[in-house]
Amino acid sequence: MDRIDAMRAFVAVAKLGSFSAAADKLDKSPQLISKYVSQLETHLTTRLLNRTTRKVHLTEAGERYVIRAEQVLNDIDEMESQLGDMQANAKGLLRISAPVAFATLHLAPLIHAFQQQYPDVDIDLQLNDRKVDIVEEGFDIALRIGNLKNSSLIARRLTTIRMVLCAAPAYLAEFGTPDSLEALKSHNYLRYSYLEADNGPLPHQYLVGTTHDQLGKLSCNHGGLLSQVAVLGQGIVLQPTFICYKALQAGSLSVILPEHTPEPIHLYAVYAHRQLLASKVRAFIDFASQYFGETPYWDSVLSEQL
Amino acid sequence: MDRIDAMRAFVAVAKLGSFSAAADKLDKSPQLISKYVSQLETHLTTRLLNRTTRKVHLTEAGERYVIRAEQVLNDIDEMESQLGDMQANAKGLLRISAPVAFATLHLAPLIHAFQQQYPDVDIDLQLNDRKVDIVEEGFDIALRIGNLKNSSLIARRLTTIRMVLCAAPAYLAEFGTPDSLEALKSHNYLRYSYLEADNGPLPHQYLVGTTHDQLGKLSCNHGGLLSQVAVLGQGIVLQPTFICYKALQAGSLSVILPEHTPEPIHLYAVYAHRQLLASKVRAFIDFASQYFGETPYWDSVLSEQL
DNA sequence: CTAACTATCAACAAAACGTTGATAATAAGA
DNA sequence: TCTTATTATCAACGTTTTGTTGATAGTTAG
Repeated sequence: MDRIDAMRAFVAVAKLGSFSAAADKLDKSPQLISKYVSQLETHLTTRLLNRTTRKVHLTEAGERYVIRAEQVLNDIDEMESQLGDMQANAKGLLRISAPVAFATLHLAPLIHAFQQQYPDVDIDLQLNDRKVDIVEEGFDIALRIGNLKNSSLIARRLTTIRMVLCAAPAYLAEFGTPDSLEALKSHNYLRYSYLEADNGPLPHQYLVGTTHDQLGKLSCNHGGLLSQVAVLGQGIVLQPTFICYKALQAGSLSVILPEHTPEPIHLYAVYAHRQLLASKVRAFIDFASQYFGETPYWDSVLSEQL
Repeated sequence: MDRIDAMRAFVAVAKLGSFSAAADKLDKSPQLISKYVSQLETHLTTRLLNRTTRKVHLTEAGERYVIRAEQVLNDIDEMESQLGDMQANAKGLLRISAPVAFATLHLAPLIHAFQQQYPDVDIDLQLNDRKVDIVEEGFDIALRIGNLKNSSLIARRLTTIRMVLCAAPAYLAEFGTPDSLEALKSHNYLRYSYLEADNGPLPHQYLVGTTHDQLGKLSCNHGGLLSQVAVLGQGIVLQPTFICYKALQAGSLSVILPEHTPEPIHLYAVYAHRQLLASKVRAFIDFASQYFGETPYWDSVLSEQL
């Protein structure tokens, strides 16, 4: 027996004064209503209704019970409809984790556009380059770049991230433009320190540990700063285009060995489950997945170079 | 699915932070708890918990839901325990209907004794000689004398009611003591008007309509008054002993034709149902059924005369 | 006094329930 | 690092419960 249904049945009978009328109202057979009320009475070990075949009257116990029961049912209905609203109209707090570099460069417009379309969704955006545990730390969504280790999480691809090897024209003029992967070994590598030595894209493998006698060796965990140093002519940098696209467009950096450009990787929105997604989460993911497109704006001008 | 059980399961998981712990607490298998919560989520079409295999965290929706749900569950528990108390300890208002004559003569001590034993039971006693519809008019118990027409009601026998034919010794001295039913036809009958002509006990059938030249004819719907008139020597009266026992004991009335005393009838407590009886009702009926005994006090002195 | 309506019972097919065993993922300990 | 223990959940299955249908007794209205 579903006790809530039973209570609903009893309350209907009490208010309408008839099993049949209650059955009509609740779209059940009178027999079922009768059974429900009987079971409720058995459960409570208390008679709630005095019935003739023709009329129904509340017991003293029944009279007390209806009042409370109706209150409880109202509470439940209200509770559920409120939950339904929350589901239908995206609102509430959306907690997002994102990588620092990408977020500072390209996330602001997306967030702004999203919140204009969904003004009831508040956002708490945490920038982090470590791999957060979205369930443990209570995030609804984490944005991640790269190859995802397979887990129980669901990932939605948002756009393509292209890595390019590049250097300042002045640098290339002085030290020569490498024409093969092997040729890289005599060049100065401005290393992004989060890329490990033994994996990462192919050019990185060739460049790791190489240096040039005439130039200082630099590694840094901030791609933007490395790009700036590269523009100044200190070496070759391997960077996603979303970081160095302005320098490329301006000509202050040139792409090297475009034929060895690593396989593109992707930006993902990662979330914890596929079913029963809060609509604020679904809304954001849907919004984000069509915001950048397959070729994002920072790559559109460069496409012929890649 | 019992939604209340499901809510209970979810609240337990939310509070304990673990399905297994909740399962232990509720004495169910973890699988079942998992199923309950899933079903609840499906019903609400809302994710309530983010689960890792190791940890459980509340969704925003879940967080809102626990608070309300716990409130609702408390309400239900309180409501039911209150009803349980009412069931265990007899209390509340007991509505009783009783015949006027019997009640005025013999009910006061019973009521008083009952309410001393059950001080939490209030009583609304309605005296009526018409046949009340106990369900329709909201009575818990009706006291009735006589043969009950079979209905859906339950009757408990409380005591025996004896009818006697009697007259004042002075009357008998003047007009003769009848020695057969036939002999009654020349006597004056003080008729209780609720007894119909074509049924009722045998002596009544012989007496109906008979009268005596020298005496006025009287019918009345109040047995006590008829008895008083009989004591004054105006005729023969057919009365239950509970009305005329004092006159009989005092010798101011004498029993006539004791061999034709009608079959004893009974006093019943009538109520509407046998199962799930409110304890105030059960208590009263149990109390009343052993109060008078098979031979009530008004008959005990007369027993050798009957 | 019939006719219509009521609540409830009984029986049965269909659906749901709760159990058991298995699996994937994670955390803690060696 | 590898093993072990624990977690949530899935899948399958026998049992219980559910809701339906048809039948019955009591009651009211015309």
